[in-house]
Amino acid sequence: MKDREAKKIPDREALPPAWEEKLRSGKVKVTPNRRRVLGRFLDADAPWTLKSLHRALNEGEACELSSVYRALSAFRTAGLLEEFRLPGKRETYYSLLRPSAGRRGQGKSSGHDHHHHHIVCQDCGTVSHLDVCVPTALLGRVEDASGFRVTEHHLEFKGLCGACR
Amino acid sequence: MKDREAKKIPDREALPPAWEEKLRSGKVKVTPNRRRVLGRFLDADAPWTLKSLHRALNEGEACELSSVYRALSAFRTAGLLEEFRLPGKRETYYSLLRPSAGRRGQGKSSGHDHHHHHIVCQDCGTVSHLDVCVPTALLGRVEDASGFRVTEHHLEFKGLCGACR
DNA sequence: GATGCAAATGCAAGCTACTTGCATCTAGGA
DNA sequence: TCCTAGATGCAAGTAGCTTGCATTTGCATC
Ligand SMILES: [Mn+2]
Ligand SMILES: [Mn+2]
Ligand SMILES: [Zn+2]
Ligand SMILES: [Zn+2]
Repeated sequence: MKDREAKKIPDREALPPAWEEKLRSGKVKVTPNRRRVLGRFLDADAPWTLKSLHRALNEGEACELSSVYRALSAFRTAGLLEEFRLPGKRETYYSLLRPSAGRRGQGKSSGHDHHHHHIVCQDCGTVSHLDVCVPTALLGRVEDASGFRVTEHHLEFKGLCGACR
Repeated sequence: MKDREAKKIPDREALPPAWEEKLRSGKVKVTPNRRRVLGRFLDADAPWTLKSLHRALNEGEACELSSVYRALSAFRTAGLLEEFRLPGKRETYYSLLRPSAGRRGQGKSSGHDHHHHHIVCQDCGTVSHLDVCVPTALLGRVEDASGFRVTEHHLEFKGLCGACR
């Protein structure tokens, strides 16, 4: 998809067709609000909170907090987002679940796909994405030790970023 | 101090000397409320939330929610507890940081020490403790990839327990 | 054993981060 | 174009802490 008219500006009024498709197949109607919400996740490859997203959106067009909230819930149900929480932080974070690294990045993919984890600076709060994941061997040990069938895991690191050391 | 009058009942009015010591050296005054709070962590080796702890305590003597809250904060500052949060749950969880496995368990140690992780049943909510931890090699990869110095991590698993499968 | 004060407690009020109800509007299939 | 399930704005409600303040208490000191 080396489409004509290369996108110079991340246009909030149009989403990559693959994502529109994902929304529709998840029974989620595509509206201007939702294009803006998803657009944010597509340009800024960072975790968002309800409030940070709302603030970011309202620097442009107005959009109600509760609508952002409902968009996030709908996207999560449709499997586009995952949520996580961090110790010491009150808010819920959301990050985009990218469709498992097609061999050719479309647009400004910043290098991680689908499931991944984060590290947060304990000083400045900067969040960085990590492509590392829990080794399969560890998952096996967890299942053996607990008798549970593991379906999901969440791993967060805390530390000092390059600037704050 | 192999004191006379061996403890037959886990008496909420007395704490193991090692723990009283930890409290005092952390500048935390030892009071009846705090003995009860810490006592709960000592008998039930499970994560507690502010509210679940408050409920459990008020089946015995009354104790204010805000006092439990402040006890938890003090204990955390003193390094006796760690807190964590789970995706999809609103409350903060606290679990005891046991002093790294002395060669002889005192009392009813249920088998894990200091830092560890948990798995939660997505059906019934049962929480199980895990002695597994993130491999050192993974920590190294995280530091290399992110440029952060890692100081802390949190790992939670979700799944189906033996009963719920 | 009495004293003094920093720290803990109870109680109430306040706050943040959602979460929901409802009347109105609209995306998108027929 | 029409119809209706679902989306939106607005406002009110709730959970889970969090803090202020007057009073009490642990405990170091005398
Ligand atoms: Mn990410
Ligand atoms: Mn535990
Ligand atoms: Zn930093
Ligand atoms: Zn279960």
